[in-house]
Amino acid sequence: MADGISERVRPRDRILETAQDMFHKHGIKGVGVDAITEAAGTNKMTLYRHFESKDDLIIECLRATACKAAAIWDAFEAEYPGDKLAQLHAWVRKVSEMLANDSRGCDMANAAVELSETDHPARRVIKELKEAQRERLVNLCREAGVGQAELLADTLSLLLEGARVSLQSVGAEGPSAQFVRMAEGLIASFKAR
Amino acid sequence: MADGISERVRPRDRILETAQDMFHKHGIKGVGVDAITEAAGTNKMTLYRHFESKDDLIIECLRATACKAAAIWDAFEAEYPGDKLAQLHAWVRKVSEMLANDSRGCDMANAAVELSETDHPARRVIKELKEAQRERLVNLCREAGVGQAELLADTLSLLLEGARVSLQSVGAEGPSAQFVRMAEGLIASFKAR
DNA sequence: TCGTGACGTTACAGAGCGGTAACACCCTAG
DNA sequence: CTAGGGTGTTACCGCTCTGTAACGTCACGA
Repeated sequence: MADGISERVRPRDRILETAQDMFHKHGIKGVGVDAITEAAGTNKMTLYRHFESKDDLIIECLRATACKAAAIWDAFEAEYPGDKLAQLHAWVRKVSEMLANDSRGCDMANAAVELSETDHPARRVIKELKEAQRERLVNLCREAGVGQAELLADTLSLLLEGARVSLQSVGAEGPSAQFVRMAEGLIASFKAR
Repeated sequence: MADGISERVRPRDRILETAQDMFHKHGIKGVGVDAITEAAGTNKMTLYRHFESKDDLIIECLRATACKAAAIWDAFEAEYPGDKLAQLHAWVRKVSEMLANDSRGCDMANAAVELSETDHPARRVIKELKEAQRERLVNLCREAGVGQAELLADTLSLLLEGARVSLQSVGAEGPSAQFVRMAEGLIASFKAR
């Protein structure tokens, strides 16, 4: 059978990729290391040679997904170089795509829900990465020339976060269906001041 | 020691109350039935005499929390009888209180994150209860005399949902801190049309 | 008084979990 | 050719989990 993922990729990378996917689909506590290694076409020993513990693997997965998200942001700048307002609209479109194609929400937010222990090592990472994303959105809003850029960015943040969690609890016909209308309306309204 | 909860309450109610609290604090997969029964001052056999399974207990807990939420809504009507706009503002205040006093978010949304299996029996219940709450907010907005009541209600829904999940991932200094400003601004803006 | 039903206690089954030890293998660099 | 490091395999440890069986115990109502 064509395994695809196991052809010429290092076990560590296969594990990381597979774990990201499975954590995303089934939740962190919903998948064990055995299942991950088996799906990655390797075994538990190899996992523990590359990662100190499951918690360590979780953290590396979160960093990897944040890295992918950053790449998407870079694509906005590449597509509309200098035009920050166009990038902001591209962000809205991208979000609505994500909402349409995936109903498991944000890995970091989900991890924060699942890892309820306040001193869990992953929580630091989640906070750091989320703060970085917030800052990026604030900058985009500011450079797009809207007044109260922080307030607009935070509002869009909450709408996004809410849409992704609402999608999981009530489905695609719920409030999240109106995300684009809400976001575009807000941007226009902030822009008008 | 003064146990409080075990004085004259039926074991079933003690279990239900304790389970709600522990599920909320530690997550559904983060707490076992043994821990629940012990905290409720009873034992596992008694739990399984009153609930078919852990899944059944989860569902009953969700129903119970939805019931408590409904009571809060009723309190708005009792406090401002007939004045729907005042009730809407009371709702905003209540939400901001919740955000300030509790950082574990919405039990139903959290459950939807944790119970990723699409055919999990709790998911039906979550969807039903969330849809009921949505309808209630839509009605409140409509009767408060705003145009596009559905859109306002859905926007407020997403802001609330987003604030509660953002609180868990980035903390109280994150975007959720601006919830009241956002909500009041939206209500005013919708009201002005 | 008796018995009935709710509750508590102990023990256990069966499975899954994270994590480790020991050893065999194979590819590649020197 | 050979040595060594990365990898695969098997077996295991100790723990926790949901769920059940068997047996006491106690209160209360007929």
